[in-house]
Amino acid sequence: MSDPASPRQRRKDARPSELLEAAMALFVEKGFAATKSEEVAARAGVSKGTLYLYFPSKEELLKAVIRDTLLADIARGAERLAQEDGPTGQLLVELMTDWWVNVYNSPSSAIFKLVMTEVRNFPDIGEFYLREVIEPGHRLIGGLVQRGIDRGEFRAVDIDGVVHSIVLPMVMLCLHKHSMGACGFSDSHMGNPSEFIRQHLDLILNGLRAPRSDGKPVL
Amino acid sequence: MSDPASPRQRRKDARPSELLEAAMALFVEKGFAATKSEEVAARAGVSKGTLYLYFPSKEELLKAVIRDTLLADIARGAERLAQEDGPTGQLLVELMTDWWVNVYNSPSSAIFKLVMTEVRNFPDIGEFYLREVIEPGHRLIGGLVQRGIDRGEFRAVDIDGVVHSIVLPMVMLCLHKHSMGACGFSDSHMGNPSEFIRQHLDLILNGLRAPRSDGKPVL
Amino acid sequence: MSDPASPRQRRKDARPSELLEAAMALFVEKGFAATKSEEVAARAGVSKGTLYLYFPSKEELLKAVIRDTLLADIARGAERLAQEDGPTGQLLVELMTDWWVNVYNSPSSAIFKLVMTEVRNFPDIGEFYLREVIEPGHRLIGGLVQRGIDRGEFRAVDIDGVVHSIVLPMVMLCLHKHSMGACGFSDSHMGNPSEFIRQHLDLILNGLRAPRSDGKPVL
Amino acid sequence: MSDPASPRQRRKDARPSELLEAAMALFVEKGFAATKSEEVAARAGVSKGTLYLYFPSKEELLKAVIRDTLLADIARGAERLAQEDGPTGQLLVELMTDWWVNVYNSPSSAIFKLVMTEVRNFPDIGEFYLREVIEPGHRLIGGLVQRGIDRGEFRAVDIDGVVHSIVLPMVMLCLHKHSMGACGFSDSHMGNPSEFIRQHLDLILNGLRAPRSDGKPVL
DNA sequence: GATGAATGAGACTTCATTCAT
DNA sequence: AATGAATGAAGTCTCATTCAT
Repeated sequence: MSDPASPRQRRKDARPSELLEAAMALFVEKGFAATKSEEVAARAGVSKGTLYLYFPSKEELLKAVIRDTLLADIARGAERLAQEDGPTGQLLVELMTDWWVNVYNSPSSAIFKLVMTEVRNFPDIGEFYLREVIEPGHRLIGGLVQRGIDRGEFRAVDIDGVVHSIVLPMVMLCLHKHSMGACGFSDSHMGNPSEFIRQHLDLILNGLRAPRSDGKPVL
Repeated sequence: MSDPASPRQRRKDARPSELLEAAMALFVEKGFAATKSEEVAARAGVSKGTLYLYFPSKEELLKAVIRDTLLADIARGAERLAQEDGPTGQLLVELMTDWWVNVYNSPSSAIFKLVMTEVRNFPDIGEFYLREVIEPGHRLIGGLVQRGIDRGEFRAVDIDGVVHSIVLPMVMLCLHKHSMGACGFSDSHMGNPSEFIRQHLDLILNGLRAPRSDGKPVL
Repeated sequence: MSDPASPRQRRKDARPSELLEAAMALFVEKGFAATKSEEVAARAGVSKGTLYLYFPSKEELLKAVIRDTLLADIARGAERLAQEDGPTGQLLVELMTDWWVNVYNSPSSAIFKLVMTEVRNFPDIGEFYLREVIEPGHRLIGGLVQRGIDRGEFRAVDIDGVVHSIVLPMVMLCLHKHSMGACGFSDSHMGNPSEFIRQHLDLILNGLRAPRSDGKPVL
Repeated sequence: MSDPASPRQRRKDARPSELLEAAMALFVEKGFAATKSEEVAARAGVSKGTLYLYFPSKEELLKAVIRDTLLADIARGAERLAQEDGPTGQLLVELMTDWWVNVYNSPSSAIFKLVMTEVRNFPDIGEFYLREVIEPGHRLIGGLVQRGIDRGEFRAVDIDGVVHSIVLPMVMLCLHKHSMGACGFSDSHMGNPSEFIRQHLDLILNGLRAPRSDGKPVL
């Protein structure tokens, strides 16, 4: 009865993702509580009522935003695991710059901020995020660091700590992008994240490098 | 009745800071928009009306929270500048662990989250924060790194980038503390920040160390 | 395609009454204001839009429900007037139990409740109902009572009052059926209306019986 | 701190009952769903917001209306039980005319309609009403009928049936008052309820009267 | 004819702010 | 100074009605 390609149908199929996109932009910009559902609808080019045809409440819309946006990048991250061999440091640099610059430029970076902002009001979100994003990502990178140590490429260090040293600045860059950065407040380097990521990894890897036999202590 | 030391007077003098404290806790926890002014009053043990005796609006309360809370830690940070001599690496480690652990445990860490969360709705905040907190802090650390390079203790690196590599994880720890961390979601190391800070600085300093004469490149 | 007996045609002809039936059930159950037009459509097995093909608005639907449902029972009641002769009491009992038990079990009983519920919002309904239902019914029964008096079978009583004494409990039974009764709240006798009607008429007729010559007053 | 007789305090104490009264009038007139909370507030002379200071939701307001309004009349009915002796018929007439005319003229009569109208949407209401109003009332009257039978004043009849024959027309009068009656549609007797009640009881009592020894059957 | 996506007026409810006490 | 009752603008959500398909 409804030609699947009718303009009506096409609109309908696109609606949810149009609404999700609009909602994400606004939730990230203004916060969940400060965003009016009518604004979301307006940004998606529909009326108030239409929003509620697709999502039963503003809160469900928030959860859908988070779930849907992450799924893509979660999947992408996992693929990288199937990386071929080579010096671990190089692999790490490639993986991180490539993957992370993607994340930074993708909607996922906005989700980082959103999760940070809203966890305390919606703890489910945090639970989901930890399980689906943080832990897999941590394991992925931690595995590489471990490999470097096993192969004698890296010093024996605390894996979890190194993973944080590597990752937290990158996460922070994402948060910055959607907070201070989005207001045009940007201290120097914040403006060129991929350059910073390269430098940062260079510094970290230098720090990880296995000491020479005669190695003097750092401090 | 107006003896400045009468309990009543003391109460009255304490009001603003009690209200600020209550407001900060709630703004950080739930966000500005989701916090009701009555809640703030209740948490400070006064009535709704009293809040408006001290602050003309909820928005002014927010700004006061941010201004007032930061002033203390800004001052403290500045003092460290008057640090005496010694190997730069050691100085850096001492300065950062000491100062930062303090920040992490002080209300300032909460303000980081609050600023991040609310800049886009209240850009003045961001402007103030950048000028009073970020830039001075950045200069402080950047100065130390520069000194290390000048003295031949560190490699010649991009100063701003290193400052970010050093600082961003620490900032991120603060944000975590008041978002995921406050919900009990904590991956491994997040639980012991001062230990992480020590490890992190160790790694960075190792990476900064001036290469030996025969220095092979890291990658 | 327009064969009047084609299944499609039959469907179409039945639509209005299917919709009316669905509407009545829901209006009686939940009240007019609390019933959604989509529910009516769904219960009739059609879509929202179709409802508006047959009735221009929810309010017109209500009026149609009331008009249409009553016409049948109004007609039936009138037929009884053409009753043959016999003792008036017996006639009254037969007429009332037969007719009323029918009414009680027919959709008309639901309409009683609906009219009661909605008159004040839609006074036309009340006017129609009074003219077409209440007054004819009252005259029908009043005529019988009058006949009984004329023939010396009944005491000389106030006709209108007796009609009410006879009829109101029966009306009340109808209302009960669609309010408390429909919720499973039922005091004793409410459960068996035809038995009650018999007893009630017996009591009333006993009260109407012309007194003996030596008649002592009741009180 | 607040003088208990201050105008402010006095208003505050009166608010709930003013709101309840306004709500009852409107709920009875238009039905619960069709009454806007703002109308209730306006009729009570306050603003929308104030209503919600005293009742957490429109639904709770409805329940409060029913509970509160009935309590008075429930209590009054119970007192009558402590009636002194005398011929049962006379007692019944006095009790019913007195009590019922009061009920008819009190807000309770409105509640009858409200309960009837809303039970199916709010079953708790029906449960409460059955337990607190219908059953006690039924027992009260049933007890009197039983006494009449025991003393040989009345025929041996089905008690519950008689109670209904007595009471249902009176209840119906109440419903009428707030439905058709309130619209000015009134068939003859409906206009003078206390006169009708007298006549009705007279008829019923005549029907209840114990038959003479030579008693011929009614039919 | 039939559908159901879309609309937007309007309902319920909240909450920042005021002000009489 | 302190209170908390009152307000009403504003937000979330619903639903009668329309109209493109």
